[in-house]
Amino acid sequence: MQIFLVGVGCMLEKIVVITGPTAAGKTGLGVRLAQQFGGEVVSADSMQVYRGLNVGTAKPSALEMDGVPHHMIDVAEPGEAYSVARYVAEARDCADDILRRGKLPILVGGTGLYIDSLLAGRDFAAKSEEGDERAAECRPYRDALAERYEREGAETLWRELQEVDPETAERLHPNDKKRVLRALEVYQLTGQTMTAHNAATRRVPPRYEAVKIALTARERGDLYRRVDKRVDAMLDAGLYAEVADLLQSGLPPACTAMQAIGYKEMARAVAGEISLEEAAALIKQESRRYAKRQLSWLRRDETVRWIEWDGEPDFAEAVRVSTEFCRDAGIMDR
RNA sequence: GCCUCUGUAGCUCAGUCGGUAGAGCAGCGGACUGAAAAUCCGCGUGUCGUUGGUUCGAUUCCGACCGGAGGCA
Repeated sequence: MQIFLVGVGCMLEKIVVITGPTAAGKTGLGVRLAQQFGGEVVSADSMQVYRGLNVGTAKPSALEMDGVPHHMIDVAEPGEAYSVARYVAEARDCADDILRRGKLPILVGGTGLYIDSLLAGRDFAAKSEEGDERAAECRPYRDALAERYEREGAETLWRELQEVDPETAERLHPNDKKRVLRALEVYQLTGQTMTAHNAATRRVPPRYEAVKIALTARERGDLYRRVDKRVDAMLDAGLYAEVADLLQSGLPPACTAMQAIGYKEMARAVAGEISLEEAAALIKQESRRYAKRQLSWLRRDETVRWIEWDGEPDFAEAVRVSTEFCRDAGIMDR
């Protein structure tokens, strides 16, 4: 077994990950690093996958991409329900293709779950092995569970979970609707508990050997100032019009894309519920909280290597340090 | 200049008939395995304007001063 693992470890392909909280400068560093290493960027951003969500997601422009190929951007319609499972399947294909062409995949983004899932080689619980219509399979169960949650209350569903999978129930708060329902759904769908499924996926060997680099500000205040500034820039760049257009084109207000920060708040301004100023303030606040959650996700990962800037991101320095990290891992520029 | 009101957490305010104080919002910390920019959990972070006095003990009572609001001149 040991020998098998070592063998696989040696064969693992190496990739680079650039992550960090919003507005930390990930896009800029990713592009520069790709240029230095002859790499291509694979986005790891749960909202940039949607076509039409541009200014509010800070989606890189052609100018910002600066000739570096980008993948996993604009791969879904805004009305679609995207998912981690789909991301892992598609991003894996992208990365493998880049590797096959002898280039370095650079995973750039702030969606921690997507990154971790892709690197881990994780599979997601489903009835069977194949098929990507799995999401559709989930729907009836999920909708029914959601209805019951509304009618019968959080406590009832949590107790139900406690009976089939006490370990997961213990881990989850009854109010954590999403996870309680998902755990029940997994059980209904597969007959396997979440606990069993998680244990099984933890045994799966990782898919890639990754150098994980997180970019952030040394002082929280510097990051927040950048967040605020960027939101103002988004407003100047026409965020209101973008959201208004999306809604006008018939995008359901309850879809995943409309849960994006900047979109859900601006939709209220479009509806006349709040003023533009109030929307701007809300977007800034939500973005700052999001950055905090991202940091909390990253901090628990002891393998990430941090690059902290003062005042404003210093890309020359960040590239220099990143390159060092890559060399440590045996990745050389080409 | 005089009179009245007022000063408590980052903000808005409550409170202590004298025993060093608590709500909302903001903030901070954490969780996270098919919606993750989602979902959820936890935590008061304080020279009670300053300075004297009375008191065993003052954020609370008294005086002065400083800041703010209003009124009379």
